[in-house]
Amino acid sequence: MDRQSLFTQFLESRKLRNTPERRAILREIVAPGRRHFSAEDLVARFRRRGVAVSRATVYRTLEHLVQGSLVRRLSLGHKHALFESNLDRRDHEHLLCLRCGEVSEFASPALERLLERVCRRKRFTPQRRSVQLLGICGACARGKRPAEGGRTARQFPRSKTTERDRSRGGNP
Amino acid sequence: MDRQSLFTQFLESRKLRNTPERRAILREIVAPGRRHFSAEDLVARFRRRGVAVSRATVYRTLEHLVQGSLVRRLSLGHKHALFESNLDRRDHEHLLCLRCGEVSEFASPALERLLERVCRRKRFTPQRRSVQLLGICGACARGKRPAEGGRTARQFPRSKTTERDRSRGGNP
DNA sequence: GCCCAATTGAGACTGAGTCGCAGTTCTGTT
DNA sequence: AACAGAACTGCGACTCAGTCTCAATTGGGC
Repeated sequence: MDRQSLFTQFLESRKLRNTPERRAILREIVAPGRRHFSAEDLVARFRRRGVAVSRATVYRTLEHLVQGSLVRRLSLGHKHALFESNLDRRDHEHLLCLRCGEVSEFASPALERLLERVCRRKRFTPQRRSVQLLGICGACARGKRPAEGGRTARQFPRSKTTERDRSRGGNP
Repeated sequence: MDRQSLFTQFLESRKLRNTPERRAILREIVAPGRRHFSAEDLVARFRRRGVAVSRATVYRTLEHLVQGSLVRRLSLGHKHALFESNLDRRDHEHLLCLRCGEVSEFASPALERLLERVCRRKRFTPQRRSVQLLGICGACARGKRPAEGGRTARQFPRSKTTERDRSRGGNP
């Protein structure tokens, strides 16, 4: 099924109306070359092009799409949320470069199985998962990239606190 | 090494001063029975007890501690950040119940190895990782828990969008 | 004890995200 | 086609975590 009809079906199934604003938002979301975007990105893009879709509507529609899992909400780092289309996508996780801000992806069936096993053992019913690695991407490590103010934190110099110092976990 | 001296050493190594405010914050952080807390939790707690530590100082100190990996910053769901002490802790990941908000933990060496392999393959140098599962905990599933307004999103009724509907990934 | 860089608190500010509401547009009646 | 009611939109006010500025204070090396 193509995106259009998936979208239409989704709206119908929820008794949501197929308005021009919502269509404009869908169009933006599936536009090529914008894998990960923030709500404000969309707002700004509409504003810039004089398209009449208000902030409130952007947020409300994204929320709908997330609930219907047509869109995923990512929380990489600790600034605003990012979104990505989940239409015609398979499960995947994210790598975020702390230097250049690039987000790349990987998929791992082994990881899925492993996490499923954990859930079963803990009697936990998973609905969504969020797996991301934060670090330095290959290009940056080789000095091939101009460090353009990553999306999230600057890099953290490590304390010399002995034992706990090997490149350790630590959430974003 | 005990927490106190770890803390002291950390401050010295960064040329940070050992002030009463910072000591008070450390004391709160390692106090028993507060595994996961927000910055505002701390602020409120100090305020309530008439302890003179300002918002700004709480935020600034937490940032230092995170940088020194004495504290981990978690971003579960899409509200404010949570923190947890990383003193005397081993690597672990989080399960967040969307109904009652409870956060539980699990550790998995297999997961670590798997993610290391991914990084090697992608030439990515990991610094931190963030792995969490969002769903319904055992107690809630069995109706043993009063659903006290979870920390993050409400539950999402799924659309009937066929194929994409099995309890799928989708980040928070 | 002196000195000054590091630190603090108060409060203004920022920016993402939410909400209430009045006006608009659909959709399904009759 | 007129009506009613529900869904929707935009505006702007609001919230709330987190940041910043700046003047006053203080830890700690001398």
